[in-house]
Amino acid sequence: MIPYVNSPQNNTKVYIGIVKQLRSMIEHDGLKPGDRLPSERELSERLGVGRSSVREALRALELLGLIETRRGEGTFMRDFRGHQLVQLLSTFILQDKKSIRDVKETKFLIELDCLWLIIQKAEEDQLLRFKKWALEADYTDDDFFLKIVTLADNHLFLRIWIILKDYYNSLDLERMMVTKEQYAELIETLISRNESEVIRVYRNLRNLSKG
Amino acid sequence: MIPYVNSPQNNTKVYIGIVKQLRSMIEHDGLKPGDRLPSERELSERLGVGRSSVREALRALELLGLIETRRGEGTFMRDFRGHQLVQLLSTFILQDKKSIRDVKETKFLIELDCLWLIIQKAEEDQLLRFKKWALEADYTDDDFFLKIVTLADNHLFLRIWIILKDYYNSLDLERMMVTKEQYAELIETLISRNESEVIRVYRNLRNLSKG
DNA sequence: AAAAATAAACTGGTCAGACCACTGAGAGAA
DNA sequence: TTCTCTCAGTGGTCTGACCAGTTTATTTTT
Repeated sequence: MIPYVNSPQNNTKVYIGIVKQLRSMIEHDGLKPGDRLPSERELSERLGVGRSSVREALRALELLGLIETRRGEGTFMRDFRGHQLVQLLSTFILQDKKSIRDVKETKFLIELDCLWLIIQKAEEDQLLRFKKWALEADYTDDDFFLKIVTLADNHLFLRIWIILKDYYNSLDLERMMVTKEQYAELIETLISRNESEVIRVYRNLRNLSKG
Repeated sequence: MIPYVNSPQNNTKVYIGIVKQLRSMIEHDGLKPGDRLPSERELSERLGVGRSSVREALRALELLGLIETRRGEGTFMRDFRGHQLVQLLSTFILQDKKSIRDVKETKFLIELDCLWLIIQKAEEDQLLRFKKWALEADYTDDDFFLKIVTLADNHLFLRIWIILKDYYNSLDLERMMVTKEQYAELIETLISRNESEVIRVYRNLRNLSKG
């Protein structure tokens, strides 16, 4: 297929090239979670690189949680959702105050963005179904806002939010209590498409002062 | 120091053990960004494992953005405050649902978030310096908003925005013309800390209809 | 013929050793 | 002192070997 990992005078490391090749290979062949990747030896041959380089690439992807390897069987695509690395990173990253503040700030603002998007785009019946669920079901704050972010119908925000959520949870901050009434109130403001009210209710729910 | 990477009948892979060893090594020695780690050969010897295994661990950490390697020099701790993770996942995420609409939407909303953050946090003189620059210098839209996002003082947003910007540019959409006056007007509203005006001017600048 | 045991052919996991390309410090020359 | 230049050290890569599992094919036994 693609014989070269790197162009002739490319300085980038081989294993980086392999990661890229793998990515396009995954895309090209439409590999889905559970599917098997070519063996290390086959990749090594097909890409014209040493097996050790292939392994460096695979190990990196494995640590990221993107693939899974089973001795004697092979390497498989994995259903990844960012979990792996968040846990890993949190053990490494210095938990300096600014980082934590950035994570909180970003998560909150993206949630607010999603609320805004919902006001703009969501269908009436979607919101009504959401409301019904919120009143009846049992859920955590993450559950609730996952639905919010999903309703916002923006894949990018969804991905980013999930990562932030995981990281946020790993910080082990004090949880604020949110009552079912508050959630319901938020949904009401969404249904009424009242921008400023949404902001007010959300800030209140998150215990954020005006500023 | 610690001679064993894995306990005798531990099934976990060597490179995983090395990652853990490295972590405690970093913690124990109080290594900070910029500091050098032991060489691959030394680690190999100290931990009693093959160099290739050491490399698999290091490559994984490198892809995560936790360390940085320079040929001929060594391996160094990195300033990973901005969390490489977003960058990383983006290469996999952005391709899986290349929704152009999502990219635009996300970029714009994050820019708005940053404007809001500036209103909340930025110092007066920072804004005045920014204004001076905006009136005198030559710049592209990306230049201008890079400054915006930087002023917002949120590393996470900065990272995400840069990725989005690059991706956005690669989409090759029609560029909208923005006059220097519009940029200046935006800064004025920032200085006056007028939230609703900022939103209005920004939307106008981006040619966004109300909704 | 069916079932069980065995063998072969794969797969990932690891190691050792060999080069290469590059950097930096120290030895030596100017 | 200052400038080369050499050389030891470092990461980057490849090869080949062996181990330890899994799967498939083959042979043997029932």
